[in-house]
Amino acid sequence: MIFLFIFAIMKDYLLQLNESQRKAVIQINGPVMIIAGPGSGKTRVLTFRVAHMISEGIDPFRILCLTFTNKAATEMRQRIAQLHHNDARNLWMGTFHSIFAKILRIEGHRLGYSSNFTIYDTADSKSLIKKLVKDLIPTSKQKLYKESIVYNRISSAKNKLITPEDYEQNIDMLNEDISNHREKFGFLYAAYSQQCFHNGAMDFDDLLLKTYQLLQRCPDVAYKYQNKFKYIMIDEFQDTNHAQYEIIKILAAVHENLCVVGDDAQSIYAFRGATIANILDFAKKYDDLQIYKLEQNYRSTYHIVNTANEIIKQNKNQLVKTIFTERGEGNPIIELIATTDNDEGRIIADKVFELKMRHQLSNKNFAVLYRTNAQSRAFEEAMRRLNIAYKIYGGLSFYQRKEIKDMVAYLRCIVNPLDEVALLRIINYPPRGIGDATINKLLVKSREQNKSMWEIMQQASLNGFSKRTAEDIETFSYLLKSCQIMLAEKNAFAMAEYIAKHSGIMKELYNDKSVEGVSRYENLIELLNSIKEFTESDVAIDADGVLPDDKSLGSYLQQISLLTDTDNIDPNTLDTVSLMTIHAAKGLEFPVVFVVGMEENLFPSIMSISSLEELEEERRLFYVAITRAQDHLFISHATTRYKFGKLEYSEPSRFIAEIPNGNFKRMKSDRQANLGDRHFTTIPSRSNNIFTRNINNRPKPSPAPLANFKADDTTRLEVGMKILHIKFGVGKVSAMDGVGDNRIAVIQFENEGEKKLMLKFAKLKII
DNA sequence: CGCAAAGCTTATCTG
DNA sequence: AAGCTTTGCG
Repeated sequence: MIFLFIFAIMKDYLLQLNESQRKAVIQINGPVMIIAGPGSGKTRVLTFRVAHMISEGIDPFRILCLTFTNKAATEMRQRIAQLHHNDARNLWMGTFHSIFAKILRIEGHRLGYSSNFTIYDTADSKSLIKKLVKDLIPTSKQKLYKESIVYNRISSAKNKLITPEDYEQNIDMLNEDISNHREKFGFLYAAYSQQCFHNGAMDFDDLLLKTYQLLQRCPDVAYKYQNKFKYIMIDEFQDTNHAQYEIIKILAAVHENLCVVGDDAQSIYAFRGATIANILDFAKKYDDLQIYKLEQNYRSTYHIVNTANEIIKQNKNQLVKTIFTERGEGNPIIELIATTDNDEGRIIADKVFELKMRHQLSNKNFAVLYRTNAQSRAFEEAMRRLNIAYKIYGGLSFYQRKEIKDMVAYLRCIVNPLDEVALLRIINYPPRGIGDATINKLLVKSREQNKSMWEIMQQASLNGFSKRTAEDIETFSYLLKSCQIMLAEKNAFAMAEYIAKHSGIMKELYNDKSVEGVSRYENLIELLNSIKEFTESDVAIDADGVLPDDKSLGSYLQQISLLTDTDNIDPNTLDTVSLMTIHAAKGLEFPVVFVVGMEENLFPSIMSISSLEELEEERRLFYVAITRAQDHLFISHATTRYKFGKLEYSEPSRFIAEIPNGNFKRMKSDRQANLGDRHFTTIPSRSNNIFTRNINNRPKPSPAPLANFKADDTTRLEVGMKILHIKFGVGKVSAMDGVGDNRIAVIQFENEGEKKLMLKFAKLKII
């Protein structure tokens, strides 16, 4: 009776949900955790939950919805807009980075930042670090401080909310640095932070760290947002890092209406600080927590779902959860074996062609998923050869191209002349007579007088430059200066057009008639067109941190700084085969999926195979890959592959062995026999080299493992000892490194050359 | 100072 | 294989 009554008054959208989905949607008060397996209707639950709140009379202005990627934010925003057209515009919905950037634009002056601060992308940060290393570290030690290593170290400190001051006090980090002979990390971190501040810039990690500091140091600001956001929802909670979690906790502290949605099995961002500890801590912190599990998979058929379950079972670190499907048995997973990376491309393209015919499918029903962006080339070439329309997502984004970064650097200099990274990028591009010697002199003067480089440039003649040089510098600074004056009255497009013409960039690219040069010129034009579009469009609800009617250059730069190429994945409007990394494919689904490059050292990546944690992350990544498929799943690998321009052997991924036999159709590799005829004549560019490759000269991998192999205890292993490895054969220890669990032996194998083995994992017999 | 050629490094994933 | 840096010369 009561149930009937409830159904009678139940809002019709609630009838579109299963029971656990519905419960999760209705429970809007208090802390809630939703564990959502792949294909379980997670986005649906999230959007309906917001819609439910709005129809319950909650002001959208008081709802905060945080996602991990722009892609997820855009999708959710569109879906909510469909349900609640007008109300949705006041919702605060976006990525962590974009929402925090929005808060920092408004409140950043409390920490000494101007509201037009620049956001550095990874390349900007690295170029600054590189320069600091050059200036501050003795030449002989510079190779220890590669910009990417320093950048990662700083990034991981920031994601743990460790400031430069904290760093100097942090025994763990200092000890780690000392044992790596990199004791200057802390010093570089401090120098980098200081320089960013002087430049009026924040990097991606600062958007988190500075937001945290802001809320910590300014209780009134914290109070303001704590009260504003009565309801908070976090998507992909398993991917949040420590900094993000701490900020969320502060924001939710007053109302505690916090809902997190995630799936520990799909956590694939630990490499940048995400931690499962957040999920565990969450359950501990809120004892009135309501937990809902969404385990029904609406996406895939049985063979796929069962494989996914069996794969993830291999991981030790996981919350137990089993997904199920009612979609029927479906097709078993099929293995494809190729001889080379190019061959793999052709096999997949052939298969796409065949399936399109056989099952009446269109291009957009197919996805090729790979571990690294570098793998895309072979598939691209193969698809093109068969005239199959494809699109590559990710990779070098439009905004990372040199010509675009150059142009954007000009725009950034106009809006924020303190931005030394941008200034150095364009000061002599196109060449205008300001060479290295002059630039160094400018920098020295600026440090001596404690003024920005920009200030020194404007008074070049007073700073002891030759007449000719001073003129060159002043001509350039006059150009920027005049643009700054125009800034107040001209829109972004007018500014960009002016600078493209007067800086010489446009002419420089136009005069380059090479193939690449023409494409660079076209890209510049495309950028200008997109800026024009920006100034003419009605930005309504889909641009965080931007006032709808603000068409200024500053507003434009803010909008693009957090954009990436993967944002615009809309496989439904274009009929193309999708090529992308598995990371980029998260959240998407396709009727036919090819997971390619399933080889040891590629997937799992060579970077991850020495630690259990990282290996488990690779396995979760495989889980994500598998669960993208709705009906057909193919797994492919090649026996040889080019790496760094060299042909190398590759063995099938260990993950293939983990696929249950009952769900898997292994393919006989009859292609091996054909090596040389069909394949190599179709690809002339490489077939020329066939006889110079040393395939046959190379020592073949050792024969099958010895059945009675028994590993010795390696704690007493030392330099000079001879050992036997189950796969690599006989070798001699040439060096040892590390202590305890991290001990590494460098071994010269008779047939395999030098290998570095982690003793924790390596199975060795001492002989 | 600017240019071209030679040499060196690099390729995990992302906002 | 490709991009970036260093080197050597006019």
